[in-house]
Amino acid sequence: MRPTVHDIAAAAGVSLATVDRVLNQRPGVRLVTREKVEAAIRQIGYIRDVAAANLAKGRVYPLVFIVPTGDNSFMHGLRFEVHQATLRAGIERTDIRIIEVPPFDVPALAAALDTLQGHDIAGVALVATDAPEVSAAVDRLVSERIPVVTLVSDLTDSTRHHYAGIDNIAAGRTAARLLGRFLGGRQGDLTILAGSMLVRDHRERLQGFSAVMAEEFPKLRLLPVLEGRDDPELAQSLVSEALAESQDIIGVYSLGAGNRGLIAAVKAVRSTRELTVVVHELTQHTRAALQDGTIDAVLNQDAGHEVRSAVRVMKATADGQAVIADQERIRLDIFLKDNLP
Amino acid sequence: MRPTVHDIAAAAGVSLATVDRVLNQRPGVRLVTREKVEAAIRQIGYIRDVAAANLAKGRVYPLVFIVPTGDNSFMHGLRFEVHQATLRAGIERTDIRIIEVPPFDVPALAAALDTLQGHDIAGVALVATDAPEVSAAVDRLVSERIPVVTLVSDLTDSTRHHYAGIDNIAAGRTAARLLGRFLGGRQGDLTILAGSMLVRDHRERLQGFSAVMAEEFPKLRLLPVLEGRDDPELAQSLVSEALAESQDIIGVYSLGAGNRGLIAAVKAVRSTRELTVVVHELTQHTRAALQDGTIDAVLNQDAGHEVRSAVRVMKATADGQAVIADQERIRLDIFLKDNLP
DNA sequence: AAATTTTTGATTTACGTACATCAAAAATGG
DNA sequence: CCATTTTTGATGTACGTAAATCAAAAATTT
Repeated sequence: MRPTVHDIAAAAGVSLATVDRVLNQRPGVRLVTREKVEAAIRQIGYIRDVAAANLAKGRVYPLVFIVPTGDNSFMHGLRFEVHQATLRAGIERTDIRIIEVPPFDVPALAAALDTLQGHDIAGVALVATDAPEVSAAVDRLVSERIPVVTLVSDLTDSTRHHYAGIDNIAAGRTAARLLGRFLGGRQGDLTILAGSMLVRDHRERLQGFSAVMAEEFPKLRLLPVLEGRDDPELAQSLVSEALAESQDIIGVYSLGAGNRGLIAAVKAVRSTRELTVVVHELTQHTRAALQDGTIDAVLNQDAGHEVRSAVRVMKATADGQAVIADQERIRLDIFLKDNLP
Repeated sequence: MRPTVHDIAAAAGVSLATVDRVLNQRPGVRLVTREKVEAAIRQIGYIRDVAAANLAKGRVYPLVFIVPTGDNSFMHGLRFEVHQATLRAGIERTDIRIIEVPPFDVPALAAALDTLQGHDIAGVALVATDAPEVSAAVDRLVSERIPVVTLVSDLTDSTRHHYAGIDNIAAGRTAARLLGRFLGGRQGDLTILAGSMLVRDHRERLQGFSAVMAEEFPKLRLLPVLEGRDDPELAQSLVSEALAESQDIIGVYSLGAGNRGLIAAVKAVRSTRELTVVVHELTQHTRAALQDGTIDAVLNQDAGHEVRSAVRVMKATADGQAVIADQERIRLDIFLKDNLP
């Protein structure tokens, strides 16, 4: 049987009340007594029974998720997963509120963060647009001892407690190697479709992609990045235009969302030219395109994992508890047509 | 506030004791009363507070992991992860026992399973060697209402409750496509190294690999499978021999363990010939080989995830509880040198 | 209708922790 | 050494559920 507070009391030769004062950092304990108790805790290897403690406290964790609006499939999926998390609220003792803000809108995001100040909140998760105003707003929350987790896209120079998302530089590098090797030594141009250079994840993917291309695939030339704002229609017109302009394009890398438009553009020219295509985010559209051969590989982050991880980290941080680091590492999924889930 | 047993009692117009009898399937409740209570439970949306219930029951979950001995890195890693799980035993209310059996030894595995009969066990996880004797022994445990989970390698025609491992057919297919596309239309032979055709995961990987090769890469010819018994030294001699015998070999697929030997064999001929190599299981050896270019891709299953998933599923099954299916799906990791964790 | 069995209610204790209250003891100041 | 402050102990209640006991009520059998 694992030791309880009673065992600590006995081992330290003090009363239960004193043990409680030490454990919950209540005042009124002499330093020598506190140290005696802490020594006993370490010595008998006491671990607080979090379930019992939460039961006694009647604790609930009021959490806030700030997610972008926008009708691309990825954000749709992310909002769905947050919604799923609300359905588990009862059993997880969470109370999740969802705030939607326009995508890439720095003032709106900063304002949304600032409304949370002073409230009784156990954690905030946000899809960050990487701007100093946002970092500053996050820092204000952190200084109020509110756990903050960035989701999907991280912040530069921020005091946020955790980032629940993939390593986007590695993702970009991986995309480059896949595209490069799949093209097998051919020479030609590549067109790159991003959402916005305002978000760190897109910038980092591009950075990783460019680095590997430059180092290892000198025969492939990168055309200027197209910014599709994760909007399917804009993406389609940009890509169609680029493909019409240059017949040397032999590969496409889409590092953002809005791939529905990209797929339409590629399909439109498919009968006349052969393109190797690597995109991000597995959605119903990219899945179908992977299966029918329009796309060659999909890099993915599992939004469900990210949301569940964010919840676990916020709860643990709120309690000053440790997490299984390895379990919270969000992995880059690579899907070929053969290993679709 | 979520409803409690008191609320059910009030809603159903019965006493707490009766609610308890219904909830815990104790005898002495008329059918009509039971139905009244069950209706109330559904109606007010009662969900049992598992933490409180476990506290009251003082429940611990005695779990058994049966893992193969053998000194290859993968099984080492797996045993390490099970050991890590034992360290979390306190907080997870588990009591994990580890039984080691010789690899690919059907009678030993069946015997180990049979010794568990009649004991008070909340769950058994085993790395299965796929044989009727093993399935039969598993079925005996299942018929005693003991939750059984296969780990890493599954059983054919078995009543086990769950399989905590990757889809190995998909893994084999993915390996084939990677190897095929990386070879970019070249013609030549491929050598395949397996551990043993006695385990289902190896058979399935081979099956998936062969299928895609036949369908989509007709220029690549598969040489007879080498069985290295997941033993590094045997693997090395088999692969060296094969490479010496045929100069047409341009690719290698290793679908089992013991890659230390394979890597040595490939390195030995590396100066004179170019090989594209895809292997399974990320270990310190395959990681280093991926980084130095000896290997082109590593397919991996995360042993830590598998073990943690197995524990969650056994506990949930023991309690007759549901799990988040998506969370328990073990994914195939694909590592290139760029996305190593 | 009485005797018997089955079903239901009322109540208590326990799990491990949190938190509050009040009294007692110890330390500190003058 | 007394008065004051600080520290410690003793005790009780609560969280939501499990599990047990005993009495009371209802249903069933004879």
